[in-house]
Amino acid sequence: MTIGSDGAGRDLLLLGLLRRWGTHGYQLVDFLERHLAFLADLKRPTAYAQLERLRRDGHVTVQSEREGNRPQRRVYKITPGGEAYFMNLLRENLERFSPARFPDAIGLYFLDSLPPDEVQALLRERLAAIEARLAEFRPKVAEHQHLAAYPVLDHYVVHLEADRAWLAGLLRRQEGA
Amino acid sequence: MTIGSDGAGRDLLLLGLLRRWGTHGYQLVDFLERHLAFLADLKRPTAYAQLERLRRDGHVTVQSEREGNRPQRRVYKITPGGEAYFMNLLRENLERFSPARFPDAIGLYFLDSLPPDEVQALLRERLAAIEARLAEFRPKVAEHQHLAAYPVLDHYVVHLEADRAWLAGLLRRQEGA
DNA sequence: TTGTACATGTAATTGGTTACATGATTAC
DNA sequence: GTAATCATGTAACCAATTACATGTACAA
Repeated sequence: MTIGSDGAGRDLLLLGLLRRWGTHGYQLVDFLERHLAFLADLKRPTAYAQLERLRRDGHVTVQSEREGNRPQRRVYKITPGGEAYFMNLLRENLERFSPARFPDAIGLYFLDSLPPDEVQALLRERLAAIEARLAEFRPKVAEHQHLAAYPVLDHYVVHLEADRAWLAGLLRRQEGA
Repeated sequence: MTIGSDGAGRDLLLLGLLRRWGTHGYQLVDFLERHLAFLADLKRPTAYAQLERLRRDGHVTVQSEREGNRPQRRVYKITPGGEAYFMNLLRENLERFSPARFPDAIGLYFLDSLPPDEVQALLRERLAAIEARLAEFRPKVAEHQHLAAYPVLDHYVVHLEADRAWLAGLLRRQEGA
């Protein structure tokens, strides 16, 4: 599922990263996968294509580099036009509210299709998965206390906690009934 | 962006609705737009194509109906195979946890690219939008207290509230600093 | 020498959206 | 008579994913 970002979201992300450090596609995608996978998943060919589109539109420039005998790199740098475009995207992004979609929520609409104890067993699995995710991300928030990634990580964890609390409440009510 | 649901999510939703009431595509999409827009947005041609795929795979059957002189309807009904498929999709959906993607969160990663007071002004807009959404949905939760839609609406509102609280906290901290 | 990391790219397929086309009915 | 609702469907376009292709460097 193409989640994480639409066209504008992708541009915002790619340009924002290029603004900090000019890099080549491979490194960019590598960084996204390592550190921002929870924010956006951008497959390699998609990123390459999008970088090319940004170049075509004048938002970035490319320069081929070669270090020793390693494969050549196409290093992208943001242009003044790209800066302006980025700033507009950022302003739009910050001021609007596009509610998140919860792909998992669809099942909640059909809870009455399964016997209650099966529902409970399944949702306890889900709860465990949320708790595992929390255990993974809570330490990261602490680590990134003073870095640019802090707000976005904190926001993510807050939603994980909201999900955890909501689901625990649902289970309590179901067991009580 | 294809949000709301991937292929499996779509099937789950369409089959679940057809399980309750056999209907035709137009009515189905109409219902989704009226009552479940926050859950999934499914464009008409997409829904028609997906219903055809479900038919091709034997999960539903179609029968053409005509009421008076109105345009013919292709009324879909779920098959036993479709029921089984639905149950599997539902079990998978309930037990897994696929974290939501927050398209708006990307901007949070670049807060330091704009002067703090502009960030605050923009985020106050966002906060107002969240509050408007809350005002719209909180009454709905109360209305649907005893209907199938209750959990999914409640879940949605809980996340809206988490978002509101988080953003208000961020603004307080920014103003304090 | 076998596999993994580095680095880019193309081609085939799939799937979604937009816009277009049709035509009857009902309400103003 | 003109606009909105009902009802389906097609065609053109775009975008994303998967799989494939290439080649060096380095580590086990």
